[in-house]
Amino acid sequence: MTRARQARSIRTRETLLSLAREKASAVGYGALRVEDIVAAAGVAKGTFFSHFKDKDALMDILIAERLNALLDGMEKAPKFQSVDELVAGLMPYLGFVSSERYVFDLYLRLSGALKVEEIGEIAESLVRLDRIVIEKLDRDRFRQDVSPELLSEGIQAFCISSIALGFCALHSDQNVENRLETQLKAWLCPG
Amino acid sequence: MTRARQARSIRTRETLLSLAREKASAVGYGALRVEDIVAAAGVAKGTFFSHFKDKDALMDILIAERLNALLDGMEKAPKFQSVDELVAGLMPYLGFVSSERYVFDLYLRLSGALKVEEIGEIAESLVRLDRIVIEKLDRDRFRQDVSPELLSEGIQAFCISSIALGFCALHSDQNVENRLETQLKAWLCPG
Amino acid sequence: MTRARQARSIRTRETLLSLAREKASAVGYGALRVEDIVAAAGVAKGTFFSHFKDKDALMDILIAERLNALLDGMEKAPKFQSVDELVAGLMPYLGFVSSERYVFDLYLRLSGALKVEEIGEIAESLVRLDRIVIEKLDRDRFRQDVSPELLSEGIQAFCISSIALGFCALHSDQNVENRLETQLKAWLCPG
Amino acid sequence: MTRARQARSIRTRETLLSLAREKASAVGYGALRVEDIVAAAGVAKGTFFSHFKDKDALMDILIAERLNALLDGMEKAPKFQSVDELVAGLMPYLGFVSSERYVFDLYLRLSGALKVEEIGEIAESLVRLDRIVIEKLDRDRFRQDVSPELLSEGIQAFCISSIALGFCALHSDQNVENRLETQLKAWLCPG
DNA sequence: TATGAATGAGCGTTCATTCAT
DNA sequence: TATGAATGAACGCTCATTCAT
Repeated sequence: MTRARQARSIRTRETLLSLAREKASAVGYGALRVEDIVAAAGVAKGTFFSHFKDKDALMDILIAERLNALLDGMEKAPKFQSVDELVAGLMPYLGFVSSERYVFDLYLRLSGALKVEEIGEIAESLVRLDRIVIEKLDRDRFRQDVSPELLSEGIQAFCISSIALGFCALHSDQNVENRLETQLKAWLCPG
Repeated sequence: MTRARQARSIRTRETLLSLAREKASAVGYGALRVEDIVAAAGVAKGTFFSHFKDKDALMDILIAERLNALLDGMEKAPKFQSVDELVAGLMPYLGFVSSERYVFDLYLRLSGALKVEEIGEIAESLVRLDRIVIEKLDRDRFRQDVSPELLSEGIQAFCISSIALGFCALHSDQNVENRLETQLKAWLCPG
Repeated sequence: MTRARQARSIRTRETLLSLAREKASAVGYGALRVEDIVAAAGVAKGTFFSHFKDKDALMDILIAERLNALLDGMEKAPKFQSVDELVAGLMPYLGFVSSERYVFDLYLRLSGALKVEEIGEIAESLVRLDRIVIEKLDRDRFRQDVSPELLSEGIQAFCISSIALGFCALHSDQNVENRLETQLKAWLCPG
Repeated sequence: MTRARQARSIRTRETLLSLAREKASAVGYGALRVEDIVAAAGVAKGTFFSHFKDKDALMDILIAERLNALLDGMEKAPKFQSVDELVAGLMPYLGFVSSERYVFDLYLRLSGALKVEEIGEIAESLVRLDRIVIEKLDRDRFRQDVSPELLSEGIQAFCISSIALGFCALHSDQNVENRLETQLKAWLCPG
C-alpha cells in the first residue's frame, strides 16, 4: 500500500526531473522555469514543491547529476601521471561548470552550506571529486612534501580560479585550460 | 546655472553614496535596498539610476572603497618575510570579503567582466591587490622557480578557496586563516 | 511634475476600480479574481498591489462604495415616522449586504479592525449608517426612554441578526424583511 | 472482524478529536491544521476525511462541545431575575465565542446552514441556547409585551453585536460586558 | 477504513529597472 | 537631472480536499 504510493511518487519525481533535464539541455539551466516544467509534466505547481524544496533544490540535483556523470568518467580513467593528464582529466568537468555563468554561480553557491542538513548534491559531489583526485594522482609523479589532501584542495582552488578568470575580460590572454595547466604545474611540480 | 546643477548633482551622488554606506554598515550589504537609500536621501528612484548604472554599480563602488582602504593598510606594511606575515597582512582584507555571503558573491562576480568597458572598481582593486602582493613578497624568502605574477595568482586562488570553504559546514574543522596558512605554505615554500 | 504623475496614478487606480466594479456586477464579488482585473486593465500584477494592499482592500473599497451609494439614498429620504418606513428605508442596504454570502462575511469581517489604522471604508460607512439612522429617526414616533445612539445600535444588531438568520434553513419561515420588522417594532415601540 | 474494525474506527475518531482538542487549546482554534492533527495521530490525511466531512465539521464539533459545556452551566443556574444576572449568566459563553476572531467567524457561519441536512452541532447548540434563555428568563421581571421567543432572539442579536463591536477599535470605549448590559436593559426593560 | 500523493487555483511577493513627462 | 508610477516575470505559498489503490 505504502509502497504503491511511493512508486507513484517516485515516478512523478522522475518525470519532473527528466523533463527538467530535457528543458535544461534545450534552453540552458539559467533559462529553466518551474512553470514550464510542471506544465510539461502536467502536474500542479504544488506537486513540484512537494518534491523539491525550491527551484534551487532541483537545480542542485540536476547539476550534481551532470557532475557525477563526469566524475564517473574521471573515475574510470587511469591514474594521472602528469599535469597534462590531470588537466585533460579535469577539463570535461570544468567545461561543464564554466559552460554557463548561471551554472558556475550556482556551483559556487551550492558548493557548501552553513548547515550540515542543507548540504546538497553538488556539495557532496565536490567531496567525491576531492576523493577521486586524491586517488588518481600518482604520488610518485608529483610533489611529495605535502599531503595528497592538500594537493587536491589546491587543485580545486586553481580550478575555480581559472574559471573565474575565464569569465573576465582582463585575463583573456589565456584560456581556462592553459591557465590551469600553468598553475597546476607550479603547484604540483615545484622546483 | 550649469555649474550650479553640476554641483547639486555631485552633491546628490555623494548623498546617495554616503547614505548607502551608512545603511550598509547598519544592516549589511546584502540587505541594502535601493528604495531605502532613495527614501533616506529624499530623492526619486529614477534619480538613483541617473547616478548609477544599476545597483551593482553602487555596490561595486561601496565594496571597492572598503577594499581599497584595506589595501592602503597593506601597502604601508613592510615586505612580507614569511607566510605568517603574508597571511597576517591579508586577513583584514579577507575578513571583509568573507563577512557576508552577499559580499563574497558580489566580489567574485564583479572580479571580472566579460567586456573591458564594464570593468569596475572591484576588478581594478583586484589588479591593485595583485600588484601589492607582488611588490610585498620578499622574493628571497619564497620560492623562486616561478614568477611573482604566478605566485600572486595562486595566492588569490587560495584566498578565494579558503573563504568558500569557510562558508561550508563540511569544512568547519579549520577557520579561514588556518586553512589559508597551510595552503600558502605549501604554495610559497615547497620542498 | 509631481502632479502629472499623480494624475496618471489616479487614472490607473480608477481603471482598476472600475474594471473590478464591472466584473463584480457581472460575476459577483466572490468570484472576482485579481488576475482578471489586471489582465483586463492591461497592467502588471505588481501595479495592482502598489495601489491596494491586498485583495480585501479592494473589496473593502468596492463594497463600501455600494454601501455609500445606498446611504446616499437613505439620506435623501424624509424622516422615518414608523418602523415600516424605517425597514423600507433600510431594505435596499440590507438587500445588498445579504445578496452574497461572501459580501455578508466580508461586511462583518471588515466592519471593524482591532487597529485604528486598519479601519477601512466599510467600517467608516457603518459609522455613517449609524449617524444617518440617528438623524432620520423621528424621535417623537419612537421610544424616548433611551438615547438615539443606543436605538441605532440596536437597529444595527437586528439588521445583522436578521440577515444571519436569513442564511439559515432553520429560520426560513420568515424572510429578512418580516423578521426585521417584528424585531424592530419590539425594539423601537415597546409597550 | 467487523466489530474489531468498528472499535478501531471509533478509537481513531476519538484520537483525532482529542488531539485536535489538545492542539486547539495549545495554539488556538484558528491555528489548527489538519496536517498537525493527523501527524500527531499517526494516521494519513485521508483518514481524517473519512471520519469528518471536512475540517469545518471537526471545528463544529469541537466548538459546539465547548458551547454545550457552557450551556450546561447555564442550565444549572437559577432563573435570571435581572439583566445583570442574565449578563452574568451569558458571559462565560460569550467569553469563549469572542476569544478568537476565528471562533467568532466560524460561530456565525455555522450558526445556520442553507440546507437542513447540513445543520451541525453549533447550530443545534444555538437552538439549545435559545431554549435555555427562554426558560431562564423570569417572565415577571422582564417586559411582557412581546413573546419570550422574540425576547430571546433579541438577546442573541445583542450578544453577536456586542462581540462584533468588541473586535473593533472604533468602539473600544466599552467592553463587551458593559455594552451588552446597556443594550439588554433597553431591550428587556423598556420604559 | 486507511493511505498519502496529488491537486487546485489564486494570492501575494520581490525589487531592480524603465520611461514618459 | 529629476520624478515616481509602472513594469516584469517568475517564485513560492497555502492547505483543505480528493482519489486511486
